[in-house]
Amino acid sequence: MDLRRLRYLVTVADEGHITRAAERLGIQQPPLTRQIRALEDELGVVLFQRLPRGMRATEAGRVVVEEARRILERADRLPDTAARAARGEQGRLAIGYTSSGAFQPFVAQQIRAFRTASPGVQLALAEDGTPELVAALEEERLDAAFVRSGGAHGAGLRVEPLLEEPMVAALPTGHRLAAAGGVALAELADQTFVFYRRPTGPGLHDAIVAACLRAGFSPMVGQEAPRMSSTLGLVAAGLGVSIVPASMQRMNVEGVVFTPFKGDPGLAAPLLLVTRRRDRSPIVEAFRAQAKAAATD
Amino acid sequence: MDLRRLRYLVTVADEGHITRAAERLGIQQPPLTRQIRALEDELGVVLFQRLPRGMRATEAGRVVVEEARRILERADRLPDTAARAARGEQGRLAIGYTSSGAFQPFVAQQIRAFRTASPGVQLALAEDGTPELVAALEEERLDAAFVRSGGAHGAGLRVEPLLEEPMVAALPTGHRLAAAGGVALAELADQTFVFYRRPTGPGLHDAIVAACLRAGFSPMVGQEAPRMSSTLGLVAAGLGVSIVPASMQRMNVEGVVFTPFKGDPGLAAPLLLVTRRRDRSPIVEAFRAQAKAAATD
DNA sequence: CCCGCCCATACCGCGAAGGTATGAAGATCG
DNA sequence: CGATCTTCATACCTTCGCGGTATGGGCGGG
Repeated sequence: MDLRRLRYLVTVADEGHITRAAERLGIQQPPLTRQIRALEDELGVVLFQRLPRGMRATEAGRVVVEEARRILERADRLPDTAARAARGEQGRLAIGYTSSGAFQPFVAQQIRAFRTASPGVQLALAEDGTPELVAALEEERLDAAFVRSGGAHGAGLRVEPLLEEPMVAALPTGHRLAAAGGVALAELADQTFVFYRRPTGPGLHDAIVAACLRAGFSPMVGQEAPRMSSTLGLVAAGLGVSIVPASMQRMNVEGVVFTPFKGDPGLAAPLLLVTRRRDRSPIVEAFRAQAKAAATD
Repeated sequence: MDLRRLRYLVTVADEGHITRAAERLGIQQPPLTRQIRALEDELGVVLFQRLPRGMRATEAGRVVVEEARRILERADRLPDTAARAARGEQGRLAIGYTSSGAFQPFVAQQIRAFRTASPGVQLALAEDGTPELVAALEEERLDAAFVRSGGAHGAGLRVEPLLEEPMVAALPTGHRLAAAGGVALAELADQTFVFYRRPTGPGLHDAIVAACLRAGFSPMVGQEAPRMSSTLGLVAAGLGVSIVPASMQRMNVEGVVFTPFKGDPGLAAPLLLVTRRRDRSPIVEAFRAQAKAAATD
């Protein structure tokens, strides 16, 4: 099968004459005759009735011509399709985020903004833990991920801080320290802590422990939860207190109150964007550029 | 644009290696390298990243590969599409019928049967007068037509009788002759007749007049209607009586009763199938064969 | 009945695609 | 750290197929 032959076919069908079609195609009549015959042989079907005064497409011929038109149209659009894809206007982008990222308004905002800016790009979203996201990026199941801590990763990944948000204390409703306008980190020294599982490598968990040590105490860790969102459930159940990024306040968990810190606890939750360093995809580039621009506003 | 190159493209994308792709394609590696480069030049877009250990499709490359797959799939199906079209399993068939044909159960039955037998064929239906149908056939706006009389037509058309059905008298309700189990043609001698317009050439109209003459009278023609269905409206209004094919009884017009003829009035309404003699379309052939087979049952 | 139109066939030349040989660049391993 | 291997790129040659020219054949029109 050859596109040239299909092009010849539709021209002959349009003109109804091999001679005139050849003229329009800028070739001579005999080669065109042979190409049409070759096509008929290849398909095993008679496409034209040879009349003494021209050519008439048979019923099968008409069907094939219509199909050929559709194929040619797509093929002719291919350079344009390619150019649009190269400009990042179409394709696929797989974005991951941690459960804590899912509550960050910035994350949802970036995804929504990208969807409207590049409607030709198909988005795939995934929520998972930081180690899983990093692994997915390395295996190219994801193209970009929002995480809260770098995690352990090879040199193939690029980690860029987007923004930092303050952290707040999460206390059970009616807790002694919940009443005032705020709480100092040192006041939590005698509290049992509930934490999300320490991800592989340095993360929020370590930053909190470090801040506590600077405040003069070593936190008592009671329970651990697999993800930040379930941590709040344990707090609500009264198993202890926790420290979470301010954006987690958006999650209204019955039985949990959030309290800002008085003074500077030396604690901030970063939001990081992770991509593959080698990835030259214009779509990923566009997404990175958009997110970094929005973060510096 | 060349389908061969698209085929090479998707193979390279699938394998991730030019060398292995060349092996699978049964060619050597250098020509394949050149073809891929040529395709990139033609599209003006880099489709693959050259890694020291193989080729990786860029984002644009992935988009182009997917589009190429779609194009190739259609092109590869073309021989099968052509074969199916040649067997008359797909295409288009335009069928016309006269207003009287619209009430013939045989006509609707054939159209329905063909639609289920050849679901790939798109049907176009048209109701019109015999002369218009004949003209449409000659100008190839129609492929087949059901008519009641041959009409005037060139030698290019083939007219085949399918079946003959008896004719019945159509009388206003409460008419003197409507009571008995039947009426003899001669009994209508003193009645005023309502007829549909005489089509160009010999038709039902002439057959009826001839039968009346054989029965010993010349019918008095009062009003004429443009189509057979409107004739019945005039009968209902009491403007006269008419003679119509038996299948017209299916049209329940308020104020009209139908009565069979006693004895043999020498009247029968033929149903004819008209096609183009030169038409070699397998679809039309299939339809003709089906209709003729059904008619001889 | 001859002429003209249009499709089919025969033969030739050229260009593009494939093959062979070889180079260059980077990963792998001792 | 250097030898080797892997893989893509380049150079040159060969071949096949497409298009061109010349010509035949069939059917309709004057």
